Amino acid sequence: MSSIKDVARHAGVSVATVSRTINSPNKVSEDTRKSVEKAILELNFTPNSTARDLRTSQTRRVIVLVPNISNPFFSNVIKGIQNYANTCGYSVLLGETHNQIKLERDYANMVLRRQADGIIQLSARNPFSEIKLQNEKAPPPWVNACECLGETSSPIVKIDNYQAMKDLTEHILEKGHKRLGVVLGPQESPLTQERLEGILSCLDDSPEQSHSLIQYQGDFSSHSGALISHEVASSPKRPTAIICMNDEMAFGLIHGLKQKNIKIPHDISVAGFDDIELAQYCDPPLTTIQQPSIDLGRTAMKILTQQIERTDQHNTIATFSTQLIPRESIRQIEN
Amino acid sequence: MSSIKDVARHAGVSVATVSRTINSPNKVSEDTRKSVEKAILELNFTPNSTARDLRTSQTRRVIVLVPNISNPFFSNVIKGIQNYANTCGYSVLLGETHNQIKLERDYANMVLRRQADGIIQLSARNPFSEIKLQNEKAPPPWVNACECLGETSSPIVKIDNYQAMKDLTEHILEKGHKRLGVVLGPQESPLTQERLEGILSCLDDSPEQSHSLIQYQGDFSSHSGALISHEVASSPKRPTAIICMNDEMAFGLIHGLKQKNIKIPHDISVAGFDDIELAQYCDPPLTTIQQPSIDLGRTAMKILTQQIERTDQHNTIATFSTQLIPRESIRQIEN
DNA sequence: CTGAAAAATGTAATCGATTACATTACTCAA
DNA sequence: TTGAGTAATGTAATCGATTACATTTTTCAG
Repeated sequence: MSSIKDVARHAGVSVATVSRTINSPNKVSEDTRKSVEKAILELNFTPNSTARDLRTSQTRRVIVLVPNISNPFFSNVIKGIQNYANTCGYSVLLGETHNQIKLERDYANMVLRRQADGIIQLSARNPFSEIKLQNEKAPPPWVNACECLGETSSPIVKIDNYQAMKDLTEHILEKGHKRLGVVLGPQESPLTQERLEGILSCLDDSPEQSHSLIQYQGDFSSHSGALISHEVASSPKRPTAIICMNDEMAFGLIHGLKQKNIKIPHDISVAGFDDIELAQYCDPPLTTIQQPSIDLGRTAMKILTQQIERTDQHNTIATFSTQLIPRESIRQIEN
Repeated sequence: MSSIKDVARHAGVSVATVSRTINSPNKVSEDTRKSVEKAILELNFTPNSTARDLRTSQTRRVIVLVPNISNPFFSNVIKGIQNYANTCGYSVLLGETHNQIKLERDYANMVLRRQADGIIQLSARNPFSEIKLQNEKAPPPWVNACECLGETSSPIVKIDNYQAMKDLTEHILEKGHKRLGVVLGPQESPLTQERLEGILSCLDDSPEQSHSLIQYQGDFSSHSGALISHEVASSPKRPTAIICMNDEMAFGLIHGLKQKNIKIPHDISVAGFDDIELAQYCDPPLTTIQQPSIDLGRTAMKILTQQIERTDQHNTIATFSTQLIPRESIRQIEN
């Protein structure tokens, strides 16, 4: 491996000049720039990033706090993050938290100890909130994506959950459904709240007050969806359509209901949220909301780099819109 | 942030002694060790890893080459890798390659340029093969996991594909099926070959030569499974059971067949491979092979660190066994 | 042609650890 | 008590970049 010294010697200049041609070419004359570039090429030189990082006290490392890597929605978000990170020389440290606060805090401490430059948090919690920030002036760079806090102590990247659910609910009402059900995500999640409000807004608006909504408590796992099927089956007045707050729960729910000989969508229609790859191959194909998951990740990473490099100071809020994907799991109700 | 100098001053010793208490405590007397440890605690000191890396010319970064992050099987493997990496201070750089050789080569070059310490390759290709290793003595550390090359130029972590398919095929034959089909992975993949051989071995063994096997060419995507349903439906003599080389293709195939009014498993039984989370919620629940995906990842990372730290020089081959998960997608044939 | 200002380049300190080598302290047999 | 051998500690070079400051070169108005 050749170092900046080798290049300097080879080009007959000082190391400072080499460094400058790399980092601020405008501070160097045309001629020397060319000869240095030639030397770099000939020696196949790449700056040692560790040395640069030491000097500039960066790490070029960011941490992504994700509840569960295997969740297909999150893997797409991660894909977007990786994607952008790779283009600008950052490496990504995946921190799987299973929503455990202790783990989140441990990761947060890594950026305080300068083991990483910043954090992308995919849950609704400020990872630094419980840590006493000594006489540090600036709060560490982090962005909150996907599942976001209300307060804007950090930049936020999210979808319009309210509108998304409104679209979906309207679609279902248009199909003639009157008794709706919803399988919620975890109670404390703002996501759950926003999405629920989206549904409720449509019901309130309805001219006749004839619409009802039964709520079932899920936790975003397919298993919870399967469990809820019992509850649904034994409801005194079953809903004719159930909205699940993600696709996995819809899979579990559909499976559970079918086992009880309830026909989907004939007896009960079901919708999901996320549009994971397999949603189209569900039986029946799942009506759902498509999120721009890769874009969410890419944008989160982009904003984080801006935070880190102090390019942009103010707290952005990026809101993406979603798309309703109507498939066969919601049926038309006659009359 | 406090540095090793601060600790040295605070404990009244030299930086060398501090470094030694951290890295080789046995070279330091009981007393000084204690006082240094006290100082470390009081100053809340963590060694700056960038500085250490520069000095020791490590990066503590490894690259994972993965065809597709969103594939649930791979995300579990990655989970295992991350898991082990976190315990020993490595950060993981995900390189999504979509099987493009150029991308793989770019990543491989990163380790030659000392931007990373090693590679875990989840496809059957030596990432360094096309790169002229200058007068480098030792080949760079890498391990081949999941989908592995035959030759052992590197350590290998895999499952026993042959045996796994043998288990699955035997199960299907025991259920009375005689005409089998298989949806293959990409032709060039050793995985496809090994698994195919596992199936064939059972058919050869059968006392009567009455078993047949129709092969369909897939590519591991659920989409390809859906496409193949046309082919299957128009086969002159349809197989009564079809083995898909992963669960996604099984999802696509089942969906496609159902659309053609073919009943699963009544008309055609279908099996998958991997046992992804949603396999149990498929309709019908998917008979499949469970891979120890997280363990595969953890082990791959463990072996890689050994390669990097030269703890272990010889080329390990770790082979994991799998488990047949019988569900309802394979039915009993009354003969 | 002169010299002040601007541009280009060079020198050397620095980031924070590790570690070879030098020095000092300790142990214990004779 | 002595001194050889060992254990403990310290000094300072080093990894490979960046960059403040110093120095040299160039530019150009007068």
